[in-house]
Amino acid sequence: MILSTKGRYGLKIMYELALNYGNGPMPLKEVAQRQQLSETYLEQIIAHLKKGGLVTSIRGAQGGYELIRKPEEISVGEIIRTLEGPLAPAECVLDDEPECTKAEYCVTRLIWEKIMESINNVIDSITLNDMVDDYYKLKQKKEGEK
Amino acid sequence: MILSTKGRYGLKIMYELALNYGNGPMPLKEVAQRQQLSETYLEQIIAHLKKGGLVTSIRGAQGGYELIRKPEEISVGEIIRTLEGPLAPAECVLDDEPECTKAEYCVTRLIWEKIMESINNVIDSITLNDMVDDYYKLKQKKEGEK
DNA sequence: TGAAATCCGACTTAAACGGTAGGAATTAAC
DNA sequence: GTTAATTCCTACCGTTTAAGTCGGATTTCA
Repeated sequence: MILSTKGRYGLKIMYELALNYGNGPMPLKEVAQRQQLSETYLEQIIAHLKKGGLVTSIRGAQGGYELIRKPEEISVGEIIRTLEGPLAPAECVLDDEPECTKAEYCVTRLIWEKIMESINNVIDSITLNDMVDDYYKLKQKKEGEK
Repeated sequence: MILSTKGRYGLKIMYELALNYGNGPMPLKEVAQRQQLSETYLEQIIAHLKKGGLVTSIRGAQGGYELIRKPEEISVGEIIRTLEGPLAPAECVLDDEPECTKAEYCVTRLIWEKIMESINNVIDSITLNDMVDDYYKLKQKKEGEK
């Protein structure tokens, strides 16, 4: 049940853009360096984020990417679902799926629904701004330990 | 983030064994028929359940499988983790993983931890007996609609 | 002895994952 | 107007995993 790198790296991209929010466009190269990830691979991922309406891009030299909204208005859930699709533990709980008629009564479906609901609750309640806050808290804590 | 068939079918197997609990061993063939799944494939899955100490088997004619404990003493979480391993959305939150040092501070990790915790909360709070109860409720409801 | 079961391991096919590579288009700065 | 930095686009590629199938050995009840 591990999330693919698309979702994981994508969230990291968005987090870096959130840290940089307000300072103009950030080139993907910088994101890749800060997170130690392949730039060419991140290109593919950020294309989805752009298509999904979460970032804008400025082409050419001094260009880069920017969040399309304020960090407090973008939830982790929005990001992950944009990249991974709905986070269902089984296909049968997706909206467009017909009810499964294979078994007499599909009781496992109730389980998948509960799991999905609880995942969505978590990720929809966290925004990029919360992550930025966490960053500063961690930083402060670590510097206090010196 | 979809669970593999190992976990999904495995839970269905366990649920059928729970429905049958107290009536002696249930042959896998019957499970496969009731759930409309491939018997030979289920063989592989139930081998893991046996190895994981969740079912016992009786070989030979009139043999089959049985839950090793009462349905109310087996949680869905136990079953799924036996088949799928820990349900982490990223490897870095597993116990044996070292803390990632790639980025300055790993803030996404906090997200994965929260997701994992919430999934575990859900699946650990449901037992096979709850599923059996759901079955009878669904059945009653459906018959009432006639 | 035969039928019904579990048990075991090898094989297979297709898709997904996690990238790499090459180049075209755009734009700011000099 | 050239150059360097950047986004954009699409094709390719090797490895792993998923989801089974298959054939047969073994056990046991009737």
